[in-house]
Amino acid sequence: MVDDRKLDVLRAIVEDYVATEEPVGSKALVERHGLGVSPATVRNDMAALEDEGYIHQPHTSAGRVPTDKGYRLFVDKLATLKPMSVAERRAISTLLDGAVDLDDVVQKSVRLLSQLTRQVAIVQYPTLSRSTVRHVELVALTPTRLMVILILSTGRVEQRLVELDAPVVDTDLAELRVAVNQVSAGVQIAAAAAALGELPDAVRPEQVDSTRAVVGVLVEAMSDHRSDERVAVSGTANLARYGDFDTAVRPLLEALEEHVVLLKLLGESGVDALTVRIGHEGPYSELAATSVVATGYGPQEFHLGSLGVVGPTRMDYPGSMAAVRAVARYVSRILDEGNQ
Amino acid sequence: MVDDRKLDVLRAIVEDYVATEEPVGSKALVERHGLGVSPATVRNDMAALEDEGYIHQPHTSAGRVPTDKGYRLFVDKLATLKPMSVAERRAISTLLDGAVDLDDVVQKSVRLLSQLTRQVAIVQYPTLSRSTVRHVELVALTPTRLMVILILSTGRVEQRLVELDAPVVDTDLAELRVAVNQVSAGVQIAAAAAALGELPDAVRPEQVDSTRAVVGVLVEAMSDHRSDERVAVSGTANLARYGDFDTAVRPLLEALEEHVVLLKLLGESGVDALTVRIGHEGPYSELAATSVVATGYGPQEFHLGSLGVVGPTRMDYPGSMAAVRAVARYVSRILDEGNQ
DNA sequence: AGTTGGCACTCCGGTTTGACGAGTGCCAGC
DNA sequence: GCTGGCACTCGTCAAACCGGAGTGCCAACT
Repeated sequence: MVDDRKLDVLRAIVEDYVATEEPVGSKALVERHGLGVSPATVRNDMAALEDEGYIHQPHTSAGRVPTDKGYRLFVDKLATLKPMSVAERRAISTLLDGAVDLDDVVQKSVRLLSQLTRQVAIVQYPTLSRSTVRHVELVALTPTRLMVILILSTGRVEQRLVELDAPVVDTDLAELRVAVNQVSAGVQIAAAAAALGELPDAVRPEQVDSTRAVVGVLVEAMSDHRSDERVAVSGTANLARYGDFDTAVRPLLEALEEHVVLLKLLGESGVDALTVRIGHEGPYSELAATSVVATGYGPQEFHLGSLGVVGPTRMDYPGSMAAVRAVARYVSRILDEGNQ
Repeated sequence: MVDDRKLDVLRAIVEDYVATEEPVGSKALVERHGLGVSPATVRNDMAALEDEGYIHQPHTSAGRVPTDKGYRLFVDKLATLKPMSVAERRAISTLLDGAVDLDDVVQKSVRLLSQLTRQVAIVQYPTLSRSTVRHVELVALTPTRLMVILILSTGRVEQRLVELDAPVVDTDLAELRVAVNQVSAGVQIAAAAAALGELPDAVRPEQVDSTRAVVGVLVEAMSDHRSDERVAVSGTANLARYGDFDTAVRPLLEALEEHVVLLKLLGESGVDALTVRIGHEGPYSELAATSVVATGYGPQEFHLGSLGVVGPTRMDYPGSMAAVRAVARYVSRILDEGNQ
């Protein structure tokens, strides 16, 4: 059970299987890794590992393949993060430093992550619900049509159009702008929405209608968790490398269309805490052949969203974990800077 | 050549092949469509059609398959748009009427289009280059940090952060805001960018630095054609229904990652003008097995972007064409309304 | 002239068969 | 507890095989 060599054998099996995609036999094993023992010995270990459920043979007289449990032991005990190369680090920082706004950061990271890991990468847009209001701007496009712009601390900007029943003059608009910002600027959006709800009661009677309209869309925009569900996906072409289409590619392609599913897959791991979900450990039985490596990101331990990669259970865990962590750290840093 | 029955035979072949995905033989043809002649007669016609290059047999003693040229004739002469059902029309209008902003319109349409056609749908975001500036807003987040918000006639909103060397007071900021809007509001962005470039020369000396900074990011945002390249994609899961993975699915998956490629695929068809590009007619030889049905959209013949579907050459052209046209019309209408 | 039934031919696709070899489990000996 | 040897299992690959769908052509019919 706590036999060092058996663990070595398991590690060798995982590594070889990931590299070759083929069941690995005892002979090939001792050749490719300097195990210093004979194939027969390895076979005994393999038999034991199989009894304990770490590996499995597709059929008699085939090599062995790691089970989900085997991968689990591998990532928990056996794997060390594969350090990023200098070139990779530099690629990450130059690419992300060049991002001009929030959307750009997200889109560039997801692309980067898929290229680094050669897997399908997923990045959740920073969630709205935990951010604070930075500023609200009102712009009169016509006398009866306002554009309401909501700027959040994460850098996200929401805009909405409001139609008014009666025209509003500039001074009233300025007054309204001040009032709205007074109750909401710097406040978490849930609290801001509540405070704004009271606002129509506090303004001059002739302002009530326009205030009500503006507050209406603001509250709606703040409680609109639609953008919480936004995710960016990249690297679907990497699915082409998967072997089995029907059991692996198709269900995943379908999942990728459903953003809600993706969010559930990513989970809610803390900032800087890597989550690895292997095969059946995940929430969807159709995705029993796929694993997820994910982590949270956000400035200073403040969880704003998650990002990660999904791929076949047979994937390069050490490499993926390192890439996911590296990208998450950079993204966190960028968000922190942009936010002073 | 202008033989009615031969054309009937071609149409029957296309329809059957699209439905069954299998080469269609003379016997099955007369059974499934009431052609009123014997298989032997049909065979003669098929031989002629093959001589003229409209159909092709994969190998001796297989049925016939339409060539790209055959599909071309089919869509040009033989196909009538499959009218949308009432339910479909209603689905389109209720879904799109519920969209809250531009991004929402694009995302909902692309999804809708992929569901209607069961193909991969692509929608280009409205291009920036042909729109006019509606308003520029400046918001002081701190005394030395401005958020510059650019609102365009299409409803697109771009935001940029500016760091100033020296703090700016509110009255100066208001002045600057007025000046910027005076030269740019209502003007096409190319012209607006040019006009803004002159602005720093026209302001009071102590305003030059801040003006220069603001104008800098505005001009950059206006000439940034990055957002011209933005496209939304949906329905990749439908690729799973494709037969051949390597020749059809993989190249397409790769193309879908490259937005530039997608834009080229969509092409630049005029508003309300359906473009059908069949197999090798397209610009990429790797995509010789896929067809594109696309059209432009925009209010009142004003081309703002393109949308369409891509799929195997063997696709339901009448249905796809009808869906693409219907969605494009609704999107155009919505953009028109939101823009008064 | 155009259409039809008949017929011989081609060739694909699925299935069967058999040889091969990789890999195993077990055992006896070191 | 490790190792070499050995008999055995079973999947994979290739060749061989066969059935059937579909064709082209031709002679006869309308």
